[in-house]
Amino acid sequence: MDRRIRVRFAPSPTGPLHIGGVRTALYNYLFAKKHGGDFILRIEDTDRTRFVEGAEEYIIESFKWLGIKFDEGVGIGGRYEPYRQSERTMYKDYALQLIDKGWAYYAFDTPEELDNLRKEYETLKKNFQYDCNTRDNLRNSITMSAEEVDERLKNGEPYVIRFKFPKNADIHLTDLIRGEVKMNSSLLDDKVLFKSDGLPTYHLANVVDDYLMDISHVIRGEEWLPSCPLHVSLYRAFGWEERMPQFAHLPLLLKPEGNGKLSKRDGDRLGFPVFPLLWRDKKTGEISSGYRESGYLPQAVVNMLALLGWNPGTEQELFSMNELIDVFSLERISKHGAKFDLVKAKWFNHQYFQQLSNEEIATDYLEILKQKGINSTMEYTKEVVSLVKERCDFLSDMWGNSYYFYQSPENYDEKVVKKRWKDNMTEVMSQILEQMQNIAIANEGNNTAFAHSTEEFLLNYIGENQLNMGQVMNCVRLALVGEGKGVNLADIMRLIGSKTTLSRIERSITVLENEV
RNA sequence: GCCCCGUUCGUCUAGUCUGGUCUAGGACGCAAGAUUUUCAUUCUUGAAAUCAGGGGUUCAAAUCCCCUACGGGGUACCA
Repeated sequence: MDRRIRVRFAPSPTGPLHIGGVRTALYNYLFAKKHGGDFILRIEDTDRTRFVEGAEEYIIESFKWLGIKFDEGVGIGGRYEPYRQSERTMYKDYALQLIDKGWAYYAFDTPEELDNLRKEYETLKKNFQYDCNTRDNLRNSITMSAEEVDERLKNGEPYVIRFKFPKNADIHLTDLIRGEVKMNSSLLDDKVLFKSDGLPTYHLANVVDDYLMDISHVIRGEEWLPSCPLHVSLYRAFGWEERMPQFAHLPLLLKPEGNGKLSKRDGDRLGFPVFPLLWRDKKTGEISSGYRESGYLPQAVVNMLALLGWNPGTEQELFSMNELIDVFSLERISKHGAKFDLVKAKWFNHQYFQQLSNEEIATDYLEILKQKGINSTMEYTKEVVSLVKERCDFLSDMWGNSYYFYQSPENYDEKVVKKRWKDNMTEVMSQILEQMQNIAIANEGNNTAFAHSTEEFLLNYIGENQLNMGQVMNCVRLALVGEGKGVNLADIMRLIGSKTTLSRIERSITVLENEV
């Protein structure tokens, strides 16, 4: 079949977009682009009670940030407009069509009645289901006369329209990821297709829209697999089997620890975002962190998500979006759920952070410095970035690895002091300081030469006086950084310059001479 | 409860369709060594899965079949 590939991502605007939803969208996008097809954004807002303001905008902004582009849909337009289900009014006609064909029926049972029934069954340790076994005893157009039904409809009595599953029929469907799946219709309940509020449920709206929008493949989360027989039955009931899309049900994203599907609350509890962007709940004021605000690069998020449940079959792990499009295939999606791994997510970000140019990082870092009240230059910060970026996973790691280029240490790491600043180190450091002052004068205005000469001097000095290299060097480091870490000493001296170098060493002697 | 889906190193996974080349490969993490005067990086090496358990089929099973266990999902006038 040479049907044009058309897939859709169809979220409900009930809150921020979950990272699992992002992955579903990504797989749809990759699949569409791989086959030169269309990717559509449809908003499924048929549940008015769960509608959350701002959610739709959030979803659109998320994909913009991630670099996932839609060809049609809400915010873009297209020849199947509108793409917001609340603006589509054709669903009732289709539900009625099903009633005419004998595939659906009116039901007048109130939610309270059904609730009570469920409770009743529960006390008997049974499960109530509105299905082929119970519908004959309930209040619907199967048990009522045509006149009574007409009367009730005329009186404006609330009703729903339910699908009428046949008794004991095996419903077969093919899932592109799971293969053949079979379910017996007697076990399935007569799902509501059209609600008493005049809006369709997911099942009806989804099938009607997928058909009308000529969707070729439905790629969605595994939570939809149990209702897929209904959807397949719907296509058949409408006589649309020829144009029925192929189904692919994706494995779920699981919590990193323990069990269950990854949920909204897990993220901030476990210290990682579950949402692409930061979200502020307007009602509760609660804030959920986002990947963007946490410093993740969109390419890293995309790459990580792509490999969480799919693999290329090669040992390559780093992929650009175009490379992903090139190698993506539904066949290589795994069948089982995947636990989200924060550590690996950081590793991915590290990889992409390293690919950023020094200038790109420096530009953003200068902003952070400004917020700390530090004014630096692009030239200087670019040098700093080149020295420390490989130690960073995120932009936010920059400060912790480079603060000493911008401010002198106030405190000295006690452990390092204890370990290194012993014996006659105060005296040694004083002698070193004196010599460094001479070197500074000799290399006035040339920090590179100063750093170079100082390093040379230190090595000679240590050799001549038969001192412990680690001890002396680390005391100098302690004076300059305040801790036992940091980049090459000569690079530090070169960047902070002779004046700052000398004053830091001088201060360390004053502060630490009484410590020993 | 019932229905559906799944189960390979701690985690993500390759291998399963088309049994033998799998003494099960890679990545993250972990450990050790090297490099670095320090920390980090980088490099090298290593530990780590009796392929959930049991039973078949077969000359041969991680790979095919059955059962059990465990995990996940569904079971709304939510999506």
